[in-house]
This record gives sequence, C-alpha cells and structure tokens, in this order.
Amino acid sequence: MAAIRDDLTYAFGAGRLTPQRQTIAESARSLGRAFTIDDLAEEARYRDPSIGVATVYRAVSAMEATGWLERVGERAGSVLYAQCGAGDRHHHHLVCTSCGRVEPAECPLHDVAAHAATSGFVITNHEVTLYGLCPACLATGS
Amino acid sequence: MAAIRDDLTYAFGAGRLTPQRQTIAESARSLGRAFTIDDLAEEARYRDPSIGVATVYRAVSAMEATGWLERVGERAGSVLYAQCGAGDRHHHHLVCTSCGRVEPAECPLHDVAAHAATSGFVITNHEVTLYGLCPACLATGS
DNA sequence: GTGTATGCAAACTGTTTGCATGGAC
DNA sequence: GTCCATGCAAACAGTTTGCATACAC
Repeated sequence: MAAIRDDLTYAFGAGRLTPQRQTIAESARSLGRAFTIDDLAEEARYRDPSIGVATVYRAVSAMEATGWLERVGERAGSVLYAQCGAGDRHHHHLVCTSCGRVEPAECPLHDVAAHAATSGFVITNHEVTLYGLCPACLATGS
Repeated sequence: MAAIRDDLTYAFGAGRLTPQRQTIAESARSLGRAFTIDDLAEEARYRDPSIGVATVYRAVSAMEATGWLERVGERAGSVLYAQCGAGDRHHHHLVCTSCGRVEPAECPLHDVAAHAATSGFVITNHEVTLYGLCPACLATGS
C-alpha cells in the first residue's frame, strides 16, 4: 500500500536507518516534487550541515534500490528523482513542468502487443513520462 | 520525408558541412544503432584520427538541433543517440536491448486527454521509449 | 574576406571510491 | 562485537570552454 510504503522505515529496506539517512529521506519527502541529488543534498545539509555529499549519493542509491525513490527524468545533466508513493505497482509519472510536482500515472500503453506485431520486436520493457501543468500551476497561470 | 532527411546535407541545417562533420555524420549513420558519443567518436576517429573529441560533441549538438539525430535513452551515465530517419513527424523509439538497433515507433498514447482529466494535469509533452528484442536477435536467441 | 568550425588542452561538473572512524543492530 | 554507514578528500568520467588557426561559404 502506498500509505505504508510512505513510511521512512521502508526507504532503506534491510539497510540501517541512521540519523543521516532519516534526515535525507525526510528531506526527499518534504521536497514534495522532482529533485536532483544536488537539490536533495542542499535540503539535507540545511537540516544537518555535517552530512557529506557522498552520504547523500549512497542514500539515494539505497532508496532507489528499494523503490522508495524513483527516477522521473533528468534536468541539465542530472537525474531527477521523486518520492511518489505509488509503491510496487506498475505506474509512470506526471511531472509538472512549472513546479516540479510529481504524480503517479496509470500506464497508458494498452496496445503494446500491436506494436510488437508490426515491428517484429518483442517488447520487454518501456518508459513513459508525461509532462504538463498541475492544477495549482494552471490556476495561477504560471 | 524520411528519404530526404536521411541525406547528410540535412544533418547540420544551415551549419557548414566540413569534412569532419561529414565523417561524423556518416559514422553515425553507419553505426545503424543507438550509440553514445564515445562510440561515435571511436568510429569517426577510426576513419579520421585527426578528429578531436570536442568536434564530435559540437557536431552532435548541431545534429541534435536539426533533429537529424535524436536522444533515445541512456547507458551508464551517457546519453544514447540514434539516427532513425523518421524526420519531423511525431514518433517514439523501439530499442533492441541486445544489439541496440533502433526503429521509429508510432505514438502509443491515444488517450492522453483521459489522463489529464483524471489527474487535473494538462499534458503538454511526453516521452515514450519501448525496449525489446528485434527480429534478428530473436532469431539468434541472443 | 568573413565568420564558423577545428584541435588541443585545460577547466568544470557530477559522481564514485578508498580509508580510517563511528555507531546501528 | 560485528559490520554497515559516515565524512573527507582524492580520483574519475563525461562534457564544455578558451584560444589561435584553418577553411567553408
């Protein structure tokens, strides 16, 4: 369930939940939008300046491995991550190009088999990312 | 048309077609699959060892700007490019995970509006990449 | 002739790694 | 007590930039 997987204890799976990792995970969740590792490090170091960059990188790798954090795109050569709370179920992402808000999206590929048939490819995997404006940004016209 | 846009003269648009750029563009086309800038530089420098890496980077930027070359994914931290010949028309890519062959694919998102409606997002852009095995790799069982 | 493209090397950015120390379990 | 996680700094990989020269147009 999304509610359960939102819990920080799930962020690192079997890994240790150190104060630094807790700070990093809370920072990721509080950002509430897509972020680069740099964004995350900045937020985490604001809360605890003693946290090193290497720790942030290692923590992100760990959180990505458990699926608590997901890659949702890239910006200026850096990977964008987000904690969307959709858990293990197959899904994609809606990313607001204005504020960076990320929402899980249902998989829109209902006829992948048809494509395989026409091309001769057997499709084993796919990536879909939808970009747009979220309701809040639409309302403010930004 | 794909046939016209396949021509090297279109690769750099209004830019100059120098011998180096011609070599680089021909290398890109002859690879016939997704490649990193490193792969391309290796192929181009095999043909003309005097070509510098910076020139390859600059040429790729130019070819990407005209749409002659497209980003089709990433591998080990580097962007994957391909010359798929689909021209200006809206399309996505089928990438063979075994040999790297790239084929243009029709856009499989026929009901994007429905997603916008349920989420409140207005979708302005999207990225889709399909991964799988091409007929040749299926036949050889690789 | 003008201005873009080139090659080289240095500079940069983002990321990873080695190692001694600290602390979660 | 064991072993994973940390912080620091050095190392690294990929990419970009400055500059003088060459050449496409």
